[in-house]
Amino acid sequence: MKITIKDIARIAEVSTATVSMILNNKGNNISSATREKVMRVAKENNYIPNTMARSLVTRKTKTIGLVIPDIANPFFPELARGAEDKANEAGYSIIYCNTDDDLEKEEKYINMLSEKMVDGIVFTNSAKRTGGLSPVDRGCIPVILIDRDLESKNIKGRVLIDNLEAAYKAVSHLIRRGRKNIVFITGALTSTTAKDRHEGYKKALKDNAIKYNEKYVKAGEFRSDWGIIATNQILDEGLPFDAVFCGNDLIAISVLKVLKSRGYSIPKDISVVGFDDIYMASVIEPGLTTIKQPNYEMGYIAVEMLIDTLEKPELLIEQRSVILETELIVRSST
Amino acid sequence: MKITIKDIARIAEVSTATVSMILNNKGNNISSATREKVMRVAKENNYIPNTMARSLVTRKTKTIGLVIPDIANPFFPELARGAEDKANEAGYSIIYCNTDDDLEKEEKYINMLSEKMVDGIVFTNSAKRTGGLSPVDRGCIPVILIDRDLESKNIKGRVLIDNLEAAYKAVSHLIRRGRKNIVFITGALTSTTAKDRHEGYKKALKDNAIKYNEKYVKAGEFRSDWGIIATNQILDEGLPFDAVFCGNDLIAISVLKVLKSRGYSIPKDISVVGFDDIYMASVIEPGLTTIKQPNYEMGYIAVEMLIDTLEKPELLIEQRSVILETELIVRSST
DNA sequence: CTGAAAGCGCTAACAT
DNA sequence: ATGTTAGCGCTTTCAG
Repeated sequence: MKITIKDIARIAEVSTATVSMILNNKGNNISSATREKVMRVAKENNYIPNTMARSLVTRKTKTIGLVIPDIANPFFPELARGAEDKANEAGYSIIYCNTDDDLEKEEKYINMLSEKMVDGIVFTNSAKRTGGLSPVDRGCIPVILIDRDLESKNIKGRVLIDNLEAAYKAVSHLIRRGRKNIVFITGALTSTTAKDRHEGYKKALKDNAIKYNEKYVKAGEFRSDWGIIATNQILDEGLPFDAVFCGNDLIAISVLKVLKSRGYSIPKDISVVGFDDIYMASVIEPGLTTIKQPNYEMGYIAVEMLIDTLEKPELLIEQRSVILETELIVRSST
Repeated sequence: MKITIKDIARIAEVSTATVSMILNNKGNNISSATREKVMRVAKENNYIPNTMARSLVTRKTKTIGLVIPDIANPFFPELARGAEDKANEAGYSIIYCNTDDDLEKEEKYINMLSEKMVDGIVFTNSAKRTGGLSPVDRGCIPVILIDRDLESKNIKGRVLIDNLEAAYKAVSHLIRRGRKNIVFITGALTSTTAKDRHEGYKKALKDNAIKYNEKYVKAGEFRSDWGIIATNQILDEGLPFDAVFCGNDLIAISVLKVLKSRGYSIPKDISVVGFDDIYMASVIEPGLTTIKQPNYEMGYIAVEMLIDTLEKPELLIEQRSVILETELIVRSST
């Protein structure tokens, strides 16, 4: 049988109000005698507060939703870990959801989180949303955006990286290494991420007086299968190229694989650059040159921002943005 | 302003009880006229049920806890994904927690989950627990164990693999390939997982008339750092060996790395076998021979079992166990 | 310094 | 076929 605040009140011979105040360190003037007594009784009976009941009245659940495309994509576990660590530090817990970039699932999950009355949501917007109202618009739950941008009310903050600048760094690096015909294989250009990286790619070419050629751009999905398909495509099309810049490491690793299996030497014949710096990038051979994103920090900071917003009502109005630094990690694939 | 059941009752000119029944498909005899009316009013006003209030009375939260060591360990994301998929199918959501195999954190999280009144917990027991009461013992929340075994009341089921048999398969494979001096690098032998794999290792040696030598066993942690340390140790100790069986792929990948950097040729000089078959195992070079564990299924089945237990009270008494099949994946490291 | 009482939004007997 | 009512366990005025 679960012990309630009522039982404690009865045993300690005080009122439930007193017990409640003591257990929450609220009452400013409660004799230390009763305080200790109540504490003791609570301890002795192994009292576990019922957060449902509490939330019902306080309208706070100390729970936040984490909505990401897929935890099995190596980009996200670190991020999820950062988020959970910060949440835990602050006494929050995390409900996590995988959308697979599917708009219906996204909708369903946001509704579910509304019903569960999460205090806020850390959200990676689907790469497939091309417009229309995001489900986060409907409710009134504060949202922190992560990785991918999106315009909407309810958005209280953003944790992003400068994708344009990062792509620019990567492609410039390739050019400095003497490469001129650079293929760009990436995810759907509907996502702001892919779009900005595309811009960075173009800008680097332009600043180095290399003509942009649409045929060198292969936009599909941020998945390893797409890396395989796109590499074979570009190879079969017969356009000459001496480097590949990839929208993420998963793609880059597939590119490496296909290229090697078709007899190319990396980086002698073709250089490859990835994006994300997942653990695998340092393990494969040749080591993958890539852009390091601070995944753990992204998750951590997003939750920090969210909790800040929640607990400091004066911050509830303003939007905040953090652009995290990326770093070019040079390995032997270039 | 949030719409409540009361508002709907007022607008639709019925009682809250009626509204409640309709919204939950409960009342067996309600005129379709009122039913439709209530449904319409609910839709029109964008009614979102308050699960707190509901849970408070039903004592069910439709939430389950997933307690694992570390989502950033590549073994777990797939498992977490399987768990979430099944939970989602059944209308449950998942609160996820990382314990880092730390007993204090484990305790803290289990308490937190009790307060949040999760309906059940899917739990990977810390590899460091050597005895004493697990925090899952204290409460009365049904628990499904995953990956690592543990004895305790409240445990309603287990989803495991036959680690002994799997290790036996792996080591036998090495022996068939002509290897005789097989090093075993693994995590702490306090975990049932490491222990059983150790037994399998010993059994395979014995069945092939190879003497077991303690010096060939390096038990530390299931982490890549440990792979590096242990490999260097064994190399420096100067014992001759021609194969390494690793407690997991993370370790195996480190072993591969160190071995290569110290000039050994794989598998010519030394064969390496891992355990888990994480994605990386197929990507690195040489491809890592390993034992494939059905991670996704483990998560999926664990949640399935949990929900079954929760929703069919007649199952609440009996314990259930599933031992999933493993498979030896032969790649070029052997 | 402490208690009484109202009510958060919902469900589930029990009435009608 | 629908309404009345009593809580679920907790917090929070408002009195005393």
